Amino acid sequence: MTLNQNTFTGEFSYSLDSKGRLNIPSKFRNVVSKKNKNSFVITKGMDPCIWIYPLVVWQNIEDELKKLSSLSRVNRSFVRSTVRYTSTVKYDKQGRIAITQNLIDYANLKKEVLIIGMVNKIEVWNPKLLSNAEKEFNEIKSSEFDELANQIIL
Amino acid sequence: MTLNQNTFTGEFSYSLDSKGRLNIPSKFRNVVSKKNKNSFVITKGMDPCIWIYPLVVWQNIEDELKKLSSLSRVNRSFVRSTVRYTSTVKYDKQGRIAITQNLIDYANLKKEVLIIGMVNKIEVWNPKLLSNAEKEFNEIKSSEFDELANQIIL
DNA sequence: ATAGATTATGGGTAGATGTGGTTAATTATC
DNA sequence: GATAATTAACCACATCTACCCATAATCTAT
Repeated sequence: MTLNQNTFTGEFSYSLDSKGRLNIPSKFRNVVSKKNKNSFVITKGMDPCIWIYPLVVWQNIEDELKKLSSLSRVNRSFVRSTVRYTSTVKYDKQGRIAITQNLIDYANLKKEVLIIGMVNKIEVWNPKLLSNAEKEFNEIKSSEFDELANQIIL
Repeated sequence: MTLNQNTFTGEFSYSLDSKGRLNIPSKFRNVVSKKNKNSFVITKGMDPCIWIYPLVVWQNIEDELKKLSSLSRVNRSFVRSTVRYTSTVKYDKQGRIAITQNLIDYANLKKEVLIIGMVNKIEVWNPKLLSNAEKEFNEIKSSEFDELANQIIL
């Protein structure tokens, strides 16, 4: 389907196998444009999860990172902490990518895994960590949240 | 057929089959413009029900979501809480769409289902939940209605 | 009122998809 | 350079889903 290029939505329960391979839902593979050459970029999320970008989307982010001056210590630290965890991965015939060990550790992934479409990227969660995070967030849920809903949801 | 494109009104009693398929009332399919390519976007409503948008209407929401920076925790949580439940669905030859399991759970849908036109979108309810919600709502002071009346002249 | 078209609903099936395991290739180590 | 270890490519199979057909109920037009 050619609808919604490079846009990811929905939630999928998948499993990480003993070799650290993870299937990308076919719905996601199918909306990714050919330019990505069957590849994604996996990196560490701001939350305790993995972020997966189509290759071409990541390249835009990389361009932004390049603009950050290394004179600033904060910049250096930010770039380093991101890029350390970043790698380009190609999916195999079955549509699986190999998740690196440092990301598996960072997101504390076990066998059961939640894959969530986040519009321009994909998140991979340990289901328990996600429900914890959501619980915490609901307790401090700000008025900002409702404001966003009012502005965006039709 | 050129009347009121993408506008939904009325109420219909339909059934969700054992495969999670739901027929979209033909009246609704007929007012949807060709640009939607026989597709709807289903997502979670603000009430315990499902919201169904024509594809092109949803794309406006999506554009707004894309503008939100993931550096903000509130933004991330907001996007996630919506988009997790969102998917694009194409209706089959008989005019049915497949409802995802997480939405069936969220709206607590059983076989009997109420489909309600809500102007720019469609709502799908468990009839019991709707009458409960209406009961609660009636207890809310009518002053809010008066305020609305000042904004919208019927 | 009746025939024909449309619509709602149920079910079957071929092909696509997710998952585990095996073999070949590549890289690393001594 | 030989061998072990790791990674990538390949194969197999159970499950699921998109698509097709069938039928009954409802609507439309003459």
